[in-house]
Amino acid sequence: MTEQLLERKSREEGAPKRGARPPIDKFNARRIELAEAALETLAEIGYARTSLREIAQKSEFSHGVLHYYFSDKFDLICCSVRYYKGKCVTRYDQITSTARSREELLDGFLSKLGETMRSEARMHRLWYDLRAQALFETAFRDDVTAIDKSLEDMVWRVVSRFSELGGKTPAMSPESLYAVFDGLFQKYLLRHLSGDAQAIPDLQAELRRLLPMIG
Amino acid sequence: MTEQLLERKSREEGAPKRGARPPIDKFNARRIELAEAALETLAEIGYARTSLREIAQKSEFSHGVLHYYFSDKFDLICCSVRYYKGKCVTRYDQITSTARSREELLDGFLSKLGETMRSEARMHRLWYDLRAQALFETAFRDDVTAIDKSLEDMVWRVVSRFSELGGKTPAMSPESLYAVFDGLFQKYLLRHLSGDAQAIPDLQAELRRLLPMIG
DNA sequence: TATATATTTTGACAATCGTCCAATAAAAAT
DNA sequence: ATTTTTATTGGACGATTGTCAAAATATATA
Repeated sequence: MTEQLLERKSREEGAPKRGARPPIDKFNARRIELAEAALETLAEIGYARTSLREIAQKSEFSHGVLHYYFSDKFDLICCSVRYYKGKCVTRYDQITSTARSREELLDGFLSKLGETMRSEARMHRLWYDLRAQALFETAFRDDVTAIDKSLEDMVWRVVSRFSELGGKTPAMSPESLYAVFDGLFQKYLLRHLSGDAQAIPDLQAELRRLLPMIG
Repeated sequence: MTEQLLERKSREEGAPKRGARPPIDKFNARRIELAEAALETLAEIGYARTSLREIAQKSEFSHGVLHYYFSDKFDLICCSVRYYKGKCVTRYDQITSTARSREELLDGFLSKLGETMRSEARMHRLWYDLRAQALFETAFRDDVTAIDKSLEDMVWRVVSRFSELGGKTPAMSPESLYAVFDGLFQKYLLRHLSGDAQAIPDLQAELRRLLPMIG
């Protein structure tokens, strides 16, 4: 399923022409494996300090293999970013579609939100890091913009459903709604990573106050 | 005036004991000069690619001098971050205190906002970069948190004054307010840097719609 | 002016970086 | 079983990194 998230650009040029038949996507499977190691590294030490050798060390291969599956470091990281996208955007869809009241949706959403920040804080800071890199590196911009849009849509599905359950309609535009969620999440993520045990409950309390006002 | 923004930690240990008398702060003045070169470099190529030699090249000194004024690379960048703070937080105070109507405040604020994004886009992306680095580097967290708070206060001064001029009070908490401004600004900054000429007017239009609803 | 101190330059260092390549191993094809 | 192709290794390269110290210069003190 996840294979679809990875492009096959690297086959066009330079990469080995593979027999078109049997393990047609063993190649892509390994690309994913290496992309996952790259994500792990990026989430742990950040973009600035991530090197190819560090990535290889997180995988079960040596550093030389990276240039067999990717044309360069950039290709690898872009591939990782695209792969990352699929792991985020459907996080709250289950709750959104099953909740039968505003309270149930709100509780489920906040619960999932807190759980996510607690268990995947490193992946989240990776996202903010990559988005900042896109402000400098042209090659990241399209992917980052696309992911941002996906997240905006995700927030919109939650909030508009929340409004719907109250017979209302959201009081803010989709982009402003995403902006406030994203901004709050980033702020409390920093507090959480700084060891503040109150960060997650405080974020949940803030959103519990906020949501009824805007949806 | 700006000298106050720089600490003198580096004098404590390792740094040369200077005659306590005449050019008591020629030392700090040079620190500022180098911190400005560092900011220039960070804004241009980002944290990940910023090296001490690049910074020195932006100044009128050679790379070796950096270790005369700073204990290490970290000390230099932290110093730059603190210095950066002073250049941001009073940007809208003039407008806030002189505007005599909601329309005047709104127009002035949006105008200044657009002008800022147009002329200082590089400095703004530097901020988002550094804030992301704080998610990984402990040493940045206190400074980043303090700057974030200053920006939150700044936004609050604008919005609460806007409400006041309408005989109202803001409909959102200071942190949520800042979150939505910050999130929108970051999003449109990326669009602006990507060459989208509509980014700034679109941001202004979005805020013009948003502000009357929340203040 | 002579001496001492403060500042700056320059070059070196060990480490690490992305990249590439010859070799080797594994797998597939014949 | 043999050949051909695919996959992986590990070392080498040139460039760049942060750091440091000796040498050279500038400035202040006597």
